[in-house]
Amino acid sequence: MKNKLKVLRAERDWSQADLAEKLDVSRQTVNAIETGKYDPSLPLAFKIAEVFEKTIEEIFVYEG
Amino acid sequence: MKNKLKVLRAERDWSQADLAEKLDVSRQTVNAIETGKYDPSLPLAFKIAEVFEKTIEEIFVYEG
DNA sequence: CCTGAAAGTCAAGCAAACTTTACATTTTAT
DNA sequence: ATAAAATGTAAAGTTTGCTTGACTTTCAGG
Repeated sequence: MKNKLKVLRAERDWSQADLAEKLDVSRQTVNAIETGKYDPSLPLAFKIAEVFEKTIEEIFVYEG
Repeated sequence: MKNKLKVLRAERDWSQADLAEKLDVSRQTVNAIETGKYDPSLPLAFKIAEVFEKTIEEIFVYEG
């Protein structure tokens, strides 16, 4: 699974800590997702889509 | 999180076991998601969207 | 150069997702 | 009515997502 967090975050000039706060998760979680260590849960994916005002599909790319 | 699995499955006349096979998960997992016991992982949500030819947002409704 | 903010990473622990096995209940068809 | 198929549910175990705390590395500004 690829994602566009880093770009979307950069566009908004948010730090990982900023995003973490908006999502109500830890900074390490944002970092782990961004660096591809693991995928977010579905609820967290929805939250991420929400703060970036995008669909999940626009942010995350599933590689079957 | 609400979802439309039961309806989508009924429309296609698939059993939970049928769907589980298509998704490559256990029948109990399909049942648990359908009955709201827990949410699927993001990868599984993508697979579900794929087999139903819908977006994740069309199938799952996040309740903030 | 040097400082401070941001990003990366590791470990231990808890919670959520998913597995298998097994059994009970409900629905469907004959 | 009965049998088979589908659905629901439960326990115990594994894997994945997420936490806190701590430490290192990278990068931009004075």
